[in-house]
Amino acid sequence: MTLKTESEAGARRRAVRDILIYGVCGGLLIAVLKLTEYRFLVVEHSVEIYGGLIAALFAGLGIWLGLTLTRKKPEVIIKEVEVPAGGPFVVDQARVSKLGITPRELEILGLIAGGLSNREIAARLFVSENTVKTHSSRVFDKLGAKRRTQAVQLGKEFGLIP
Amino acid sequence: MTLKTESEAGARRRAVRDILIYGVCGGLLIAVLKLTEYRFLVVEHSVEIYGGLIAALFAGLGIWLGLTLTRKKPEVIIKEVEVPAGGPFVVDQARVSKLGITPRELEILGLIAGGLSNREIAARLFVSENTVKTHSSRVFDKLGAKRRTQAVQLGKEFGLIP
DNA sequence: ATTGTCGTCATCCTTTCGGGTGATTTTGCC
DNA sequence: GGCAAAATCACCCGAAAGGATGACGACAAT
Repeated sequence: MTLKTESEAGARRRAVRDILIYGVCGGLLIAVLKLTEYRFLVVEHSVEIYGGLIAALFAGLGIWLGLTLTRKKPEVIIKEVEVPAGGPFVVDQARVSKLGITPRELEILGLIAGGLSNREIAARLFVSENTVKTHSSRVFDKLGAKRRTQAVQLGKEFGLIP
Repeated sequence: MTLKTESEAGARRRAVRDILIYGVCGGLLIAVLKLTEYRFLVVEHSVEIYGGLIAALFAGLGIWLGLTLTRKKPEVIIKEVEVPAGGPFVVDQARVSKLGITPRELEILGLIAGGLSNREIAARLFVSENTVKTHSSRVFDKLGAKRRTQAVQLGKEFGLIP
């Protein structure tokens, strides 16, 4: 929403600026024409040089015009990207209480799933490593897991961790 | 790599084509100048009309040029739309090759994520436990993981495993 | 024919994990 | 106050995991 509004305002501002530029260029054009005409009358340059100058000038102007005209409508390609943005994760409390898993144990299970070692978990929770080990041992027992990777797998299956 | 090469080749081809177009237009410009010069000499039109004609002509030419130049390379804006449905899992092959992960390593990473021990993986794949350890060590290196749980986490983030 | 990658296996060594057991403190509840 | 659940910490020990290194064969690319 904010981006959209900003974009529209920017486009309008750019349009106004372009109109001003066009006007100025028109004035410059007339002035250049007059100047070149006088020059032509005075110094008697050849017609080819005069025409070539005007041709080059207006070719450049036209190219610039065409560029600025088409630059304003870029082709928007909408690409659908699958994002695992499923609903926000909610813990299956029924399963938690059925397995008798305490909040602390669930928290540590989550950190294990996050790939942290026992030492890192201990540091993050400001407890000793032994405490983390007892919690993890308990939660492994309750989940029926023999390894922490298996505990992670079961925890995800049971809806205990995202 | 393939995409990049294709893009560069296309850009070069387009540049060559543009140069040709410019050359042809230059030739046409000279021809037109000659023609208009003769006309001017014969019919004795005023300089302003002559200049105006050339101006209009080349302004139109320039506009057309600018239009065709920009029409070929539209500014592609990729708009990513989130799709909640995370359909059947597909391996992110781009990431796999970018990380240099071999099929065997990916297979073992999947079994690790399944909660299997090295010994169980070895038994399932009919290889020695040392081989499994080698593969896992390599895949940990490539993922930048220090533990198997972290490897599982990173593998899921990278779209390597479901 | 040489090179490079992949998969395989091994050995040595260190770190981490997990099981078992026990203990203390905190917290909430009757 | 006393009880129970939860959280905390400690020690020991075996198992598992991980790091480092070397090696060998198959196979494709050059």
